Amino acid sequence: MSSFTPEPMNNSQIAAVLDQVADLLEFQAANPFRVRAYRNAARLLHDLAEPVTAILADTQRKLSDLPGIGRDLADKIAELVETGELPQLNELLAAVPPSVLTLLRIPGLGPKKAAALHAQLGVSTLDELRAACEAGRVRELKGFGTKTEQAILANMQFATTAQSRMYWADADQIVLALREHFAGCPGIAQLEFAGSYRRGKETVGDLDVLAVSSTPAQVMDCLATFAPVVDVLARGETKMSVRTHHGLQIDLRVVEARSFGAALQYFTGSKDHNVILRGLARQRGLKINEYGVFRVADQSEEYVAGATEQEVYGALDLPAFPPELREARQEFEWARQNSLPQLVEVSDIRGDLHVHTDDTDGRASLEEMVQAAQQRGLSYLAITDHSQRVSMARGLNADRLLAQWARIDRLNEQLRGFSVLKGIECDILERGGMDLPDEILAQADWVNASIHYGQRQSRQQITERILQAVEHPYVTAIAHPTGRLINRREAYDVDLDAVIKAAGEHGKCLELNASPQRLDLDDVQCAAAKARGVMLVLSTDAHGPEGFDDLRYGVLQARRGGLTRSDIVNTHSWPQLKTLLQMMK
DNA sequence: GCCGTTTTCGGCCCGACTGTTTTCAGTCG
Repeated sequence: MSSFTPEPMNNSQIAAVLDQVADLLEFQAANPFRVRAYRNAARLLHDLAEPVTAILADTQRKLSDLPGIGRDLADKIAELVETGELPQLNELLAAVPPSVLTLLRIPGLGPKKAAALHAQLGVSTLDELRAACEAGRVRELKGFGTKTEQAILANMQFATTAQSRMYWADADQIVLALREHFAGCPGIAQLEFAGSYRRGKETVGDLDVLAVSSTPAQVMDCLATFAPVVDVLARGETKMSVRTHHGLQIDLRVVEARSFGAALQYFTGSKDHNVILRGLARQRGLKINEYGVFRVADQSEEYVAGATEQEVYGALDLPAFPPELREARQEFEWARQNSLPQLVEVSDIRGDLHVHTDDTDGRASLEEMVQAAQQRGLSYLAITDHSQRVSMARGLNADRLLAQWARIDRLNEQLRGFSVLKGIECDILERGGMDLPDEILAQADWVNASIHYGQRQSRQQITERILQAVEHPYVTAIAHPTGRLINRREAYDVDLDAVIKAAGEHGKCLELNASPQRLDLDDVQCAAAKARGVMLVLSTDAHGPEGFDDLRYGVLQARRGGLTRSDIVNTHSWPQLKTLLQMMK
């Protein structure tokens, strides 16, 4: 009775398989460059704007045209998509129990040590490893000792409590506090935060701090007294690592002024971006490390640059890439063609098109939200409260919505140089269709359509519901198009590529929701939408006045997606945007 | 496993810190 056909693998799933192969190969002490090839391919596919299946279906193109995918990997990926399986992975899994990979999650335990534990003590789970440590068997192994054994026991908790990465917004709070703390420390000439925090990633795994000082020990002493710090993990001449009570690791590096730019570049990463950069340097007889750019000759090395990032990149005739773009995606290609996008900035945003009030689940009144928007320099605001289906939020039925719109009309009469738009966040019902009648929606200035219920429906159902909304004449935008909540809830199973394509065809906007737990669409999805010419709308989904401050999180995500102001509709004034919407129809 | 205005073989980014070492391997970023 089953007419079930398996869903084609999406790029993320293919990437996950390749990453798993890399993990297992690494465990087997395979050639590290071979491991890297798998990891590079996984990252490439994960970041790819179009589905791999589309390339495979296109006779004009080959997977091996992609940089980093050769014949071998192209064949393997094709087989994986075709059959849903990769024989190589099955062989690896037969040789290595997958549970040993959990050993690698223990900080300080890498593939070599984990393999030794597995081979010599027969350890393949965390519980077995704990028992071996407690029995004193680990310290007996060559290359291990009592300190290693103790460290494994102490760090085991970090492998079991599935450490989730911190929201960027939360990391930002710690950064602010740490900046203030360091301001009271003598001997610091320059200070900057690097790493994924500086690149604006939606989550941050650890914090990298960089300081210029002639007295590194003093700076390290200072970090040790930062109130949240509970543990010093390592401390050397120039480098120190600590852990805070949040479970966040902070890495401090102290350098000389002439190395500050090089160190900032180096520790901002990404790792893959740096690998490419150094390869380019090498081609020119240069070497880049965290101390500077050096010309390599016979036995000597001559310092060429390093005080600023501009100098470092300039030594290779490259622009100082915005940190958000340093992900080894397209940035080097863009630089080569002199076509780096001029990334959108917070000040480009003129209005907010997804906002709630206390008529539903917001915490402030219509008037208070308008005032807050004005104070932040916006010139328009769409009030988009929930529709009736969202009963928990006291969603609006047609009567209450019309009453709210009447209040908006009266409010607008009093306002100068500011427009309040009549909007709604209208639910896409479980059975399909919109939660309010067409004759009501027809009167709105802005209609966000979104899914809150039936999130666990099949891919086909969810996709069909959203496509219907895209095609609906009065819908302006799809809000939080994937429904994911970072670290908390997976995206619903939606064929986003089909949604993007339809949005392009019907002139509808897709939202980039700036709430730090959502950031939905993500950076890669934004880039995919842009590639299809789909307009994005960057909205805060504010539920109170402070919610407007989330805008900068969305802007960071947009920048990571390579978006410029012309890719985002609410960089226009409301009259311009209204005209644009008419033209897109 | 990938890649090629030196190349189809021999490279593939680079350094700090720790622990277990008598000179370095492993891990991390």
